[in-house]
Amino acid sequence: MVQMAISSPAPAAAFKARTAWLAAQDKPEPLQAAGSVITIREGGEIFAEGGDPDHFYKVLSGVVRVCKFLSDGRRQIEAFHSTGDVFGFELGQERLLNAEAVSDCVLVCYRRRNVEKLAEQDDSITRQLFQYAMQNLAHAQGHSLLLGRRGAAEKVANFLLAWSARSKDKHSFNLEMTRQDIADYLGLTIETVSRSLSQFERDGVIALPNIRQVRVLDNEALEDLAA
Amino acid sequence: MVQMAISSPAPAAAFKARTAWLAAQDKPEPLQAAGSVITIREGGEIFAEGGDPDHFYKVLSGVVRVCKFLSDGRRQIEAFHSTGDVFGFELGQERLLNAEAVSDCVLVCYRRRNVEKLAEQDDSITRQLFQYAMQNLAHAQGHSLLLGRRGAAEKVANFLLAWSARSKDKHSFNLEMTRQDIADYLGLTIETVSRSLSQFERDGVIALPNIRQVRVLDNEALEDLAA
DNA sequence: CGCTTAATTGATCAGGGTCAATCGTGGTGG
DNA sequence: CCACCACGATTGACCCTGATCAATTAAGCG
Repeated sequence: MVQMAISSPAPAAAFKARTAWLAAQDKPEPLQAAGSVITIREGGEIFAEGGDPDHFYKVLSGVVRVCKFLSDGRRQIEAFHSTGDVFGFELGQERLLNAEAVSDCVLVCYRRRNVEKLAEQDDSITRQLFQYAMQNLAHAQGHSLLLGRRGAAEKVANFLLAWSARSKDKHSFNLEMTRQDIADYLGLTIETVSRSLSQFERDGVIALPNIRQVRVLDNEALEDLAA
Repeated sequence: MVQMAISSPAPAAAFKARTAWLAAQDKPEPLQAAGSVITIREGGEIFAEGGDPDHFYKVLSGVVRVCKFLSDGRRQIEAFHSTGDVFGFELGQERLLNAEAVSDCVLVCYRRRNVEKLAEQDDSITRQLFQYAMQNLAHAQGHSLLLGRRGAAEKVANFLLAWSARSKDKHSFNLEMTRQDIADYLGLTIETVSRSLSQFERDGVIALPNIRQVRVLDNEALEDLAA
């Protein structure tokens, strides 16, 4: 496996993350041979609209946002990806979406052509890829559902629950992203997100010890809010 | 049944193979053998939330809506599928979505287990399935983008353009679905959809000869409205 | 310790939802 | 054949949620 540092050199961290990841696998994952580990600084670009979708990625650590910039400057975030997620599949000749690091990230970067080659010899890789694509599909469908006719509080509560579900500690976790990121993901403004969170706090549903930290005080109430 | 030849993994062949495959979409395919043709009446159920996702479907004719019913009775439509679309893939043990016939439909119904078995002997089937899943993914992502912070007119214009693009005649076509269906797809109310359409008509962008028919008079204006 | 950027909070406004009345169309039966 | 009915669509009046504009506060960071 080749190691390369794109955005900034963080060899020690990358190595640590890489070995942790390898250790976590029961059996060696055939896919790993086709990938190289890269690190991206917070705010760094992973791929851009219009680019060639010749790579896809797996998150080892950190958080990635996949988004699109509309003609009038608005930004819509399609998904946040965190540890274990695979993203960056695209069908056409050109990418339609951008991907950026929300926080410092360690990723495995797979060259599509290499993986396709491997997949010809190993059915399990094909199955894996299919699985990953389906996870992306399920998420995108869930996101559509969330963005449909739902109130602001409902959206924010949903977001908190979804984010808590993928955190180690489901009752106290860090939002890696800014309020603006959350707003762009939920189709709201930063002010509305802020107001919803403040309201939840006033109602004793959550606590906000600091700007990024969330403590869920009343999970049931939060689930009611998420409708 | 014609077997598509996916050429060898020679360095430059990957792209060629992909486009060749895309071009072959309309030809008879090995998959067809694993499916049975069924017809569903307008309004009929194809599958339901909570069911076993042991089949998936290809539309031969008619229009299908895939949707979810929320706790409070609201309905969110995730997608409309028409001729050529494949839908009904789901990852988990239980379906999360419903599918119903918008109009009388003829579908090919595939048993998942059978297809998986076939796929073991024929790589091209695996590729096809992957493509179909990716098409669903691309659509779901586009839908999320559409539902984000966009005005009502923008949404309706987008919908008309998307629907015209999959119609024979791009300037005069039938909306198979009701205004309510459109509203539930766009996250709007029936009244707002109606008002937007009326406005477009008043502005000379479209004509509405009858309740389901749409004629696009000024495609450019419509594209501007879609932003 | 300023400087910059993110977040909160408040006041006002508007887009779209809600409620309600009317229209249009297609189907049914007298 | 036409009167009636049922259902979907349109249109209007009003209201509410969340966007916008603006001021303040908090938090990093050199």
